[in-house]
Amino acid sequence: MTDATPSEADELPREAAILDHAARLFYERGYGTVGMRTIAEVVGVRASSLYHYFASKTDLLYQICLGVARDFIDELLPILSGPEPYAERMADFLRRHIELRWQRRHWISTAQQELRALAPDQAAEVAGLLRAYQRSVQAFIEQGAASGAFQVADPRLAGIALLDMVNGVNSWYRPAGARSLEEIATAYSGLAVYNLLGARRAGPPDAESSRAS
Amino acid sequence: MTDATPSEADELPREAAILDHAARLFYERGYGTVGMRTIAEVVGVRASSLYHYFASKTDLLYQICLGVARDFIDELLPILSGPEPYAERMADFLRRHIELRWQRRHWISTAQQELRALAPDQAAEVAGLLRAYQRSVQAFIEQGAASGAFQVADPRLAGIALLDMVNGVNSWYRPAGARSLEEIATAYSGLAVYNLLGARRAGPPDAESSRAS
DNA sequence: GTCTATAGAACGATAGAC
DNA sequence: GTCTATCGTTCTATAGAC
Repeated sequence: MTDATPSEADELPREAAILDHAARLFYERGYGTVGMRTIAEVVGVRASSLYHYFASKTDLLYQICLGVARDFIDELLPILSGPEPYAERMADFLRRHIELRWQRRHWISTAQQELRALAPDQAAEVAGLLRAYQRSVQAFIEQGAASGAFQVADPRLAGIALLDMVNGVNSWYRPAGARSLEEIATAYSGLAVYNLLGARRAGPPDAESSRAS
Repeated sequence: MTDATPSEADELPREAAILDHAARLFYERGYGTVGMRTIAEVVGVRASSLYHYFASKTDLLYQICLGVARDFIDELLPILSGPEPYAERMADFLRRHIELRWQRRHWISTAQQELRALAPDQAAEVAGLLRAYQRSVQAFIEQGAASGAFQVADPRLAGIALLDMVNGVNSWYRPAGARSLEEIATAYSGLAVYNLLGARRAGPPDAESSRAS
């Protein structure tokens, strides 16, 4: 820790600060509506200075999309490989997924909504990473269903339904609301694991005995 | 039926055709990235001609958002007031909701993603309509839970989870895929009603006896 | 590494002929 | 109702001084 922990984009190295400010603006106004002058103004430089760090506006977008896609893969997928029971791993994963999505909402929303502005090969690269993340979740659910931990007719469909459900949180959650994000994340992962995936509460995956209510 | 049924935007009255082409372009490229010249080119006129029908680019966006929000309210909410059991009404509603969302994907996506480009009062008007639609679904689930048709701990949360889940279909469904939209809509409404909302399969809402498996 | 200055194109919107 | 012509602005991106 050679520096004080930076909590604002302005305290980051300039290159990272530019990306963070750009992601925030793209999130708030849409990629097409935001000009390089606006990004530069928020960063505190002239527009031409941005081109010292990034080749073009689409390059900015590309770095944002690529970076956040890799972050989700690196930070969250390992949870699914832990030693805990399927239902517990899934619930942990979903809580972290929901919380990370909110923390990085400017980046992840940009990656999911503005890919169309990238060149085809760059868009395909990012889309591939996002798809790999989704498929890992689907594969985990398939394994859980095969092991009997999840009771679900169509694991692939349930997986995508589950992700769409939790991904919606960012569109309506507001910090000023009645519930904290942690409460929402816990309630949602419960809904997902016990209702949508049909996991049984408590007990090992192959237990047939206990049934509350 | 005084005219042949128009299936392309070009066969609609010009004003409607402009809106449909604009919605498609906004959907494909984002509001900020699409220029009035591009819209005009697709319609087959010069940019200045668009101003005979609409006052500005934001007016185009406003008409799109307002129109589709009203359509969903008028066409789908009546289903929830039918005489059928709660689970059946909900399943019907969700199937129709999923199918209408796909049919009108250019419009509804624009309404949900590009509201930020509208003037505050116009954005608030549209957001109010979309929120009213969502709240009607939540209220229906609350009634169903109170009547015992749905077994769900938090009806409000379940309602928003359910809508986020079905609203995700447009982001991954492709007509060339393995499953038809009708199959997906049926599978999804089953997941929503019987898993997420905990409705019991068949039998009247207050029956406590039958339990499959 | 940031600046001024600007090229060259595209933007939203308007005026006025037909 | 559609056109041509154009106004004034803004856009991405570059050149070159410091």
